[in-house]
Amino acid sequence: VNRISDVARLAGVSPATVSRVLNDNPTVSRDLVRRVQAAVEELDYEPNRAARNLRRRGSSVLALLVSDIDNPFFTALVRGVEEIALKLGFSVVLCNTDEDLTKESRYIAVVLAEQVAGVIISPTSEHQTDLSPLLDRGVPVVAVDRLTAGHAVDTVVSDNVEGARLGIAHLLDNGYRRIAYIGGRAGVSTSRERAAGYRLGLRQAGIKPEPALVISGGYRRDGGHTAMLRLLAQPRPPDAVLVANHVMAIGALEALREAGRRVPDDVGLVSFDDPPWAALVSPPMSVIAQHDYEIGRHAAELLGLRMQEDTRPPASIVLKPELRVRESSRRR
Amino acid sequence: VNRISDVARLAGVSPATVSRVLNDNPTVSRDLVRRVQAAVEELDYEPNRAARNLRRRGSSVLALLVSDIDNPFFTALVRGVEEIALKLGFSVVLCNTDEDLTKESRYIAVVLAEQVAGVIISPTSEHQTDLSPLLDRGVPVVAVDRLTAGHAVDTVVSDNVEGARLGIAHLLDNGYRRIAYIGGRAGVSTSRERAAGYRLGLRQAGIKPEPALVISGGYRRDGGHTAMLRLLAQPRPPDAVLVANHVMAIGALEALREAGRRVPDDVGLVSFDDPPWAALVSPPMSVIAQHDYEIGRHAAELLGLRMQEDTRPPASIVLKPELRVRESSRRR
DNA sequence: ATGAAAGCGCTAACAT
DNA sequence: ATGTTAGCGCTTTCAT
Repeated sequence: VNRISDVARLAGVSPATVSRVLNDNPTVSRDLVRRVQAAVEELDYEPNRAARNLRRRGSSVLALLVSDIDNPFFTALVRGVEEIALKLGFSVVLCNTDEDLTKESRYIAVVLAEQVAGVIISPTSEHQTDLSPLLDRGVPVVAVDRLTAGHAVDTVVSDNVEGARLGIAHLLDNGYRRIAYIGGRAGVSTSRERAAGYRLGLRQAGIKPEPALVISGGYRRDGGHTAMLRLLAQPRPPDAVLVANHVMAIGALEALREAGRRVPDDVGLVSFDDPPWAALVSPPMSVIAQHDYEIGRHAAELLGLRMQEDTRPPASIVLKPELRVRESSRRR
Repeated sequence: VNRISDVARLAGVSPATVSRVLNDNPTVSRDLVRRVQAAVEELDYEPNRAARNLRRRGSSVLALLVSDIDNPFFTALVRGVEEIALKLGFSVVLCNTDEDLTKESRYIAVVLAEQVAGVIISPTSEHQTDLSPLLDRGVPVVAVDRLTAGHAVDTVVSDNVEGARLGIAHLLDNGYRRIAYIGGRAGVSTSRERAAGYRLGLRQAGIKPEPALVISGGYRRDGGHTAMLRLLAQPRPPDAVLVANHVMAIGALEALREAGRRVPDDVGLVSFDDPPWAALVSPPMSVIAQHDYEIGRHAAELLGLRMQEDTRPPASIVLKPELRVRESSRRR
């Protein structure tokens, strides 16, 4: 493997000059630039990042810590981040925290030690996720999809209250009256906010929310399945349900099918997220779609801005979700 | 930020001793080990990876280059890799090559420069993907899901020929006769092999494969959509179709719906992959499931073995896929 | 505009 | 068993 000194020797210059050329330092004469570039080409030279990172105390890699790699919402977000990051000259590495605080803190330590240039994270927990190792060392951080309490960081999220409210209003419009809510993991802001929007939507229609109709599915498929089953087993089961993400919606739909309840006639359903197959399930699923790709783009842009100017006040971008009505919520 | 010398001073030892403790070198006395550990704790010391990597010429990070982050097949594979890698003491970073040779070679350069300990990759192209930058520098590489020509690397793949043959035999059993194949990207081994299995299945039943019934969908959703539409527009349209991955199956199903063809009565369908929603679409989709999670586990294990002993002959693990019959392929 | 030299923080060879 | 020392490959003063 060639080193910078090999390039320097071949080009007949000092290592310092090679370094300058490599880093677009304008003080090098046109002639030497050419000679160095030729030598780099010739030797197929690639700078050693470890050495560069050690010297510069930083890399050109962004870390993206997502809480569920299986969720198309997050993978779309990844693409948004990538698009902008690559333009800004960064590579993106992905770490799957898997809704697990331990894994999350492990990855935070890893990316810190790897000296990534910045971190975009969907925190596993609103209150327990600890970003301070990052923030204390001045690593730029942007929170996406979910809020994190007690840390003043840039954030890009959906308006979850409004999203849920929209879903409830729509269900109400279609004649459903006993509407349940299958929530996500406790301690995650999206779950809390969507629950708030659920209650708001009901109250706006003069309906008193019933605690028995609110149940958690932990953002997991079998959680959604169990939750739906328990809902149906109640003395006065709901005639509709709002589901906090599409992974649980799969479980809920399975439960409904097993229980022999027909959607949308017996039970109406609206879920958050708009996965590719939403229109293909039977019946086509009505959803509250979030601007996943855009969230990723905004996050990368905010990160870029913060890297340039770390004193700017934390920005908070909130995107409006969008109701997409299909069949699962329409009574005939 | 603390350095190793800070820890050394606090513990009253030399930096070398701290380094030994940190790296579980057994030659340190029990007493000093304790003092060093206390100092590390006290200072919340975390070694600088760039410095360590520079010195050691290597890191403890594995890179996983996947060709489509949106595909649940790959995300399940990621989890398998993670499980084993974490046990072996490695962190896993993910890079999304997005079926794009340029992105792929860029990421190869990046992970090389970052001196990752090993690479697991689903190559974007059987013949064009160039692993030699990695192999030339002795970086252990394992190919997953897809083969790569001209490089002697460990591989973990499904038996795609057998998978496709299974699907065709099943379709034939159910009375379908004109069976089409929607293939993936040209130049990808899975696509080629599945096509071979398709032809094999037909020939075994004494049916001559018709080139007009084989069409590529590029492994993309709209590719599957267009391909299905073109198939249906033929003078003698197929009565069944084998789709090479589930992403295209979504598109194909959409096309079928738009064209007013009923599945499975008018057209039977079997797709590769078994995404979470396969049983929920209408009709529930028959699939050829691959052992995604297992493929990931095996890949990480092979990588671990190769890191220990780089002269071992390249292993090639082939997993049998599994036919899961649901409704989309059963004529009533 | 260019080069010489120092040093980032760690580990491994060598010395004791 | 522990410490001393050199050096990984790069960037960046500082001097010219």
